[in-house]
Amino acid sequence: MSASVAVALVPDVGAAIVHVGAPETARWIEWPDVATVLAQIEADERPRWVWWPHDTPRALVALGVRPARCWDLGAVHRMLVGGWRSSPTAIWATCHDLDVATAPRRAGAPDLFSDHDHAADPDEPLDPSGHVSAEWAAGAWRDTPERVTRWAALAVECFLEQHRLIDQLGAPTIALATSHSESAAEQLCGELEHDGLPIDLVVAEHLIAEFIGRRPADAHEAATFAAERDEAVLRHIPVDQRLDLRNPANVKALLRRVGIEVSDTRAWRLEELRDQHPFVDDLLVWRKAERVSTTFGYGWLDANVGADGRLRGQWSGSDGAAGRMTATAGLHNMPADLRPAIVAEPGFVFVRADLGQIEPRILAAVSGDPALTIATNEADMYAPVASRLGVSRDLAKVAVLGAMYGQTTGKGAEALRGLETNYPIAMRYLSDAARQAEGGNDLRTRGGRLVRMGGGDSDGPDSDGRSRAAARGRYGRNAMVQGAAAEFFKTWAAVVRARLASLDDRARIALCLHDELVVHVPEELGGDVSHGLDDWLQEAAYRWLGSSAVDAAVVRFVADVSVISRWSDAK
DNA sequence: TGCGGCTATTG
DNA sequence: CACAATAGCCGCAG
Repeated sequence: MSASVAVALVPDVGAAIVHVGAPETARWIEWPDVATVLAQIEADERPRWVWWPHDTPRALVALGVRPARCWDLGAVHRMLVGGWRSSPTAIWATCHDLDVATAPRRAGAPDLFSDHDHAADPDEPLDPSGHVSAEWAAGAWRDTPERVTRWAALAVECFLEQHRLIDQLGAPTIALATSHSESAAEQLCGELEHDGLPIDLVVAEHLIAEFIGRRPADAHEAATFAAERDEAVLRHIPVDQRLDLRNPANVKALLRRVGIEVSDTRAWRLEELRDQHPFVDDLLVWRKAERVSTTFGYGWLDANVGADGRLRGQWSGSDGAAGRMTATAGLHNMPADLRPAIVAEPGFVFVRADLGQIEPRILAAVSGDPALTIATNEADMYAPVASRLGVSRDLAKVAVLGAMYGQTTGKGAEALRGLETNYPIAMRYLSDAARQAEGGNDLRTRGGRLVRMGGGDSDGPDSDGRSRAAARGRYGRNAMVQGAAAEFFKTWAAVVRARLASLDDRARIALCLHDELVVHVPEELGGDVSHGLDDWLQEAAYRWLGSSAVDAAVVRFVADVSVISRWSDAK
């Protein structure tokens, strides 16, 4: 086992490092030697770098250091106790069995009521209550080399305590592996923010222009163009007063005037009414343009594309209850129509890989259902499910997805009974999760992430209480699958990141999209990486499945891989 | 100004 | 139209 080294870094000032188990190695490195020294340690020792959350991955990337192994105390903390918090205060409290609610609050500006007799020693990181001092948590740890070094030593303490907590979970092996992959995901987030996604601005502006016309010269012209778009929709409607297309109630009123009565004005509902009046079609076209104008238009490019032609957003390694990665700036919800603008740099290609039917495969793995596991041997696992149920492939798919989402009505509900008789173990796994969640009981994913259900809520027998309990059930049921899928995806991403780093410094992950990886590599490496992505998927599966992989029946994971220049060219 | 509702986009 | 997310605009309460 390689060494672990805690690092606390203050950009432009210096960094402290402390080897785990060897406090005498504590060392302060003065700027600007930090980059060289850390790179040397990385090259010589390949340690597992341990840090307090958030800033460190970004600071390391800025220094040109991209560690192979790390331990992000915040990422592990969120896995262990759920939720979104990852402040040093919360991490420390959990590691020391303290209630975070009792942590000291930061004193406000000095005033008449300040208790100067009990002013905290600014060099002391811990409050008498045992919590991290409010001042240190707020950043006072950065103020002197001695304090930064102490801060790194406290990270070591939490690192060891988190191992103790993981040992107590009962499934220590996989939670330890999850800690490693979740930490790697945090580092990857820093790298994704730094590197960005290549985008061709000329193509992007052209695509946007197809929806809303040329770039307006100023705000006044932008308002004029918008008014013209509004006018084009309203022209055939006799209007007494000005009705706003952006106001759903007004749109409902407009529809009523042309003889269409709807409960809401969502596109999927209006789609069926396109033939009834030209206004409906105009409205739907307007909606598309409006969306591009407000969210994915010229302003979006200006705000998020750098001078180097890279689209950048902020990344989070585990957001929401299920712990998926999230990204801002439209990186996770860019309309398909704009994807032709995502183009590899000259001399580079994208290697894109997306996991096939990841959630039902994950369900087979986490539930241990033998029949469903056998189905995963097919490239299209819905086919064997369909023939076993005696229904169409599409209906089988709807039923399986419905089971994972907690759907109780519609076509899928009928086929659900077939699933219950043919895949009872998987279905029991889901219904157990739903029942626990309905009762407000916390869940833990296969990888060890706690999904908090809020506990205290005691919903009465009223219909509102029942529906909230049912919503919790669906939420928890799905979190067990979606969360495990997110953990598996991050394991894959971590393996890919590591293999790319040893292949070529220019080969980098450019985008993570829940079940899809987009890798940006020199074109001569396209073939190797293409094969690699599939091999590394099998490696990730082997790691993630853990001890169950020795069983005769093993869940199979599949990926669709393509080497392309444009993101939109795949499939 | 903050927040819930509605809408659209993605996996 | 079930699960998750980001993000915009509108109306309304404070």
